[in-house]
Amino acid sequence: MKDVARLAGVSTMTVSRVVNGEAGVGPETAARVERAIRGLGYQRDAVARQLRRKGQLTQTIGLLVDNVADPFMAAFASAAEDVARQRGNVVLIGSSRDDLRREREVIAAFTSRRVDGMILIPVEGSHRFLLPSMATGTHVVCADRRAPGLDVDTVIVDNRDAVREAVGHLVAHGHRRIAFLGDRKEIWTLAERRTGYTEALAEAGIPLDPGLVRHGLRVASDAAAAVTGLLAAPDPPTAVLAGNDIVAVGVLETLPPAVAMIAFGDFVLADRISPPVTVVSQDPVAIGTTAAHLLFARIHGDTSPPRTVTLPTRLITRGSGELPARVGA
Amino acid sequence: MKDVARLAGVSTMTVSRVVNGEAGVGPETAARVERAIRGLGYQRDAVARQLRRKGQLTQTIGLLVDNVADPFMAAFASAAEDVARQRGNVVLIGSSRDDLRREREVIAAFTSRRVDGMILIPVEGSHRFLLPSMATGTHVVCADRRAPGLDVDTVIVDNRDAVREAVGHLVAHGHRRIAFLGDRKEIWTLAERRTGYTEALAEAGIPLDPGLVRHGLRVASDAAAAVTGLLAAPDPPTAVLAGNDIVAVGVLETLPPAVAMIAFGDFVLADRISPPVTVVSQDPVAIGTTAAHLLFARIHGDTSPPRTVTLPTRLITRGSGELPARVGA
DNA sequence: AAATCTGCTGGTAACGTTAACGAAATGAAG
DNA sequence: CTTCATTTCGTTAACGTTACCAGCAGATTT
Repeated sequence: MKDVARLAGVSTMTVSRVVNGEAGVGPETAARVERAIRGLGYQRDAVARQLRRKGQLTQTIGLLVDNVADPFMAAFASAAEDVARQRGNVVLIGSSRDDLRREREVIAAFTSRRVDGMILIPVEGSHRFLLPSMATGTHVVCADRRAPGLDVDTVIVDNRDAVREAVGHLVAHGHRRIAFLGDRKEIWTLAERRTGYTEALAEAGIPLDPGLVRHGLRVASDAAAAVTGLLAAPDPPTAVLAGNDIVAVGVLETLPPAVAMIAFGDFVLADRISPPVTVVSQDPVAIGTTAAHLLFARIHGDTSPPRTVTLPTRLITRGSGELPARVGA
Repeated sequence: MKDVARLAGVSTMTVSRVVNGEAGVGPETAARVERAIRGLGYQRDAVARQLRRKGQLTQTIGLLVDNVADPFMAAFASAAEDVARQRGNVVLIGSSRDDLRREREVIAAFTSRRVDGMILIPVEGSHRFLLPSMATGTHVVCADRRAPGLDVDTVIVDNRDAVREAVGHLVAHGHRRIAFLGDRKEIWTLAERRTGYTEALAEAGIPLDPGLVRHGLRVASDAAAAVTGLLAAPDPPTAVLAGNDIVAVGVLETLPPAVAMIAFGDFVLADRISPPVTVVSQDPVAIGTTAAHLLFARIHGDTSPPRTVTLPTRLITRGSGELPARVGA
């Protein structure tokens, strides 16, 4: 900045004013300064600026997801980043990989860099360690999953109800042997979906068979193996509910076309498989956008009580969920 | 900090030393300082610290992709983030959306926050604006695409050769009317692939028909419409090469099963479509990991000449690329 | 006894920016 | 020709931290 000032023949104060587009600089001077800036490739130092303007925002938010490579999270992150950018913010991103210790590390890295706030897809476990940061003004919004014991804005879908509807749909098509395949049951969404499954069975008067429920399927191949196991057992399921998109892909690897299936979460090419896959679709972009808007509202002074936004899901019938139960299989 | 110093009856210098765990402080003094720190709830200000310790690392890198929601970029970003985290760094992420102005904004936001370095998937256009930052020690690595005129480490695949092989594969199966569908031809990878396509045709002695080349397909529906157009024309193609994964999905929406197809970039469920899709597979995780390793090597003092790492691709034959050309279509 | 060393501590000056104030130049109004 | 407002610009002093050097005991060496 001093170099720029010298080159333009002005004081650093004038340079500062030009850089920040403040009024009160002669147009001819401003032009000279801007020329010097371009000539030297000068850039304002956000760190020093931040130091001087205490109490101002860092224009940086944190975004913690489980795994960016997951299509759902990628779309979610992309949407949140879009909103942040429109507001002139940048996004620090981190993956928890479903590991509380790792999540805590990432969050510590966020807060030590003085993020104005963060959007979390929280892993299972207590998030009380966030309270000190929140007390000092770091805002937190949860998305996709609820963080028990953390009283913050939360954007979710009604996983339980959506699964209840999906299972009901299968029951209406004559199924009574319906399997549930999911990721680790400690994950909030999966627990909710599992509960919806249980409730739907109860409503239909179908006894819950624990042998039809498989949890802890982390990657597609886990799900594929689980399907093989289920079908090899006596009295195999006539329908399968895939608890998330990753499980769905694994299921599709080995599931015979005659077995009905509904997947939680839409995915590309779901309509090109045969039979086309019926899904419970949720909108990751809407979740990300909503969460970001809530966060920025908080950052800009919203102090109303934390609220939960529940976004809609939709059962998209494409064929695989409408297959009849084979009688006497 | 001054409050802490006063309460403990020492200088701020001593407080600083205690906070940073430096040697050379009497144990009794240190204990008194720590008591004062806890009593006042003092926390070191990372901003001021960063300002003072010039030339130190911020342990933050920037990651600029075209669009996080793209599966290729998501996997790439996830891999790069993994490496960064192992090294105790956090990642600032930004999307360029194939817009040079936006890219420049994001990069400016990165550098103003003093990232130690950044990994770019550069958009088309001059990146000379990066030179000043690079002169002041911000390291840059390009991935997936080359940035013309920017002499930095670059991790790519041999797009041209891979496509030449793929087109040759189609020719070997009797095709002479092969269409090329791609995103904007200004994108480096697409231009390379297009060149490979042209070269392969020349090698096979097939004249290039400009009517079989469609560019600027940004979303899946663009590609679908292009396919419809191509097939409606007289003397339609008997094979299609999809320039990237997004185009591939669009092509699959409308392409009749009898028309051969090869897609650049593998995608989930490619083997569940009928016919299963033959692809040129590249490894986004390897690209991200390699780029991150190169970047950290630079950050930690590697001053060797910039190098280009070319990672392998693989033609995965699944069926759609081995369909015969219909004689006399 | 003087000199040297070692361990601990404090003073001062930055880092790059901007808030607050003040000065000079210009023009308008009395 | 004052007087005052306005516009444009510069000076000074911070923001909270740490690098650098100096000081000052007490221990150890010469």
